[in-house]
Amino acid sequence: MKKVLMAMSGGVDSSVSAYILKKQGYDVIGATLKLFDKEESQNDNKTCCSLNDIDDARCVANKLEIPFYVFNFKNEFKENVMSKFVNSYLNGETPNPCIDCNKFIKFDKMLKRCKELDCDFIATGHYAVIEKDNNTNRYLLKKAKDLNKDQSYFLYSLTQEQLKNILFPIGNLDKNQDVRKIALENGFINSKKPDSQDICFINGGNYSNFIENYINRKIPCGNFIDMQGNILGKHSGIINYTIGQRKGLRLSLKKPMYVKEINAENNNIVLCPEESLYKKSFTVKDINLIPLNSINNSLRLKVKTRYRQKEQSATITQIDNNRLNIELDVPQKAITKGQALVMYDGDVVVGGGTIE
RNA sequence: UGGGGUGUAGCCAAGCGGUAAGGCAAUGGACUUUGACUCCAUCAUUCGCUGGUUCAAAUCCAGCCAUCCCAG
Repeated sequence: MKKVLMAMSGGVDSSVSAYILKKQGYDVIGATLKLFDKEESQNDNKTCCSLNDIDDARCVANKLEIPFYVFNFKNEFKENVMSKFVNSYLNGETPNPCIDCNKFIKFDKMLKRCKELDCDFIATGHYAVIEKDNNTNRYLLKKAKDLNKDQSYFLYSLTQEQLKNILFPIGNLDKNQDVRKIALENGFINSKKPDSQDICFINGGNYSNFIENYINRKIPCGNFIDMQGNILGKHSGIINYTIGQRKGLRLSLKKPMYVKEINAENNNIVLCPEESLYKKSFTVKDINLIPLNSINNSLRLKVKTRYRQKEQSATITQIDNNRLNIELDVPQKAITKGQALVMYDGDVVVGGGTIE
């Protein structure tokens, strides 16, 4: 019997995943990753590491009669996810910590733990599909069947080595039609728990407090300027803004203004009207390609520059081992440093990288 | 203390006798593993103040106040 280490956050998705694996005849071990301390977070149901969540996961594991562990990955999480998150903001970028968490924690540290426990696979409750391509003998990462919940965007960094050992049990299920239903039918404690959103380690969604506490100093205010360099007003610190942001600038001008550039060196934020926000070409770094090793000439693919963005046609060329050039057919708004670019060929995730 | 202009929501601003446009900002909500974008909703019983004319005034008249420009 194949052994699976199932990552259980305490939410519905991973609980149902565990149930499905068990039903499919796997020998399932449940585990919650302890990534940071959040014992006190009451009334916050959007987390994954509070005691409540661990209890929920344990409760479901008991019900399924599978062993349950809590793995302590606090140090690894801090080093690979939190500190990168903070540094990225301090550099005027907008990070996507979920991608780092997948890359460095769930599918790296936990995968190692899985080997140590003699498991054949690790599984998570992500909405995405892994398939083996028998022609090329490579594993493919594909979009979830429930396109509305598709999380393939966050998984573009997975390598062949990782994909080989991963199961996504609910990748072909619909969240509301199937997953919630299974949870209800089985009386899982979390069957009605809301979908998680926001960044898990930030309480109440307050980024700036988190960052200021983390580095233990205040982020200085600075100037909003226009594209000509005229001062338009004061901003409350560069970490409070992202490219393309309109709301919360507290500036009343003739037209709505958007954040065009965040300059960490001189602490200025450049604002512009909507029409100046578009960009046609840019580069990405730290790339990963899944169905191929490298791009020889150029590829015509669909890309997303933010989660939930509509896919856009683009021409991709490889610059070197680590970088790609992206040429969009139609200029797009708010291409943001630090965010992930993910490329698709139909349902197949071709790969991605970090926008620079 | 002579002349002229201006005073409408947090900001800008239309209205010039018939019962307060619009934009920006803000707020609430939807969406969301990005405090983004987007969408939807809300946002002056009142027009610097006080009187007057009128069936009716932000709109006309008078006085006052505030502010800006020019001239002393």
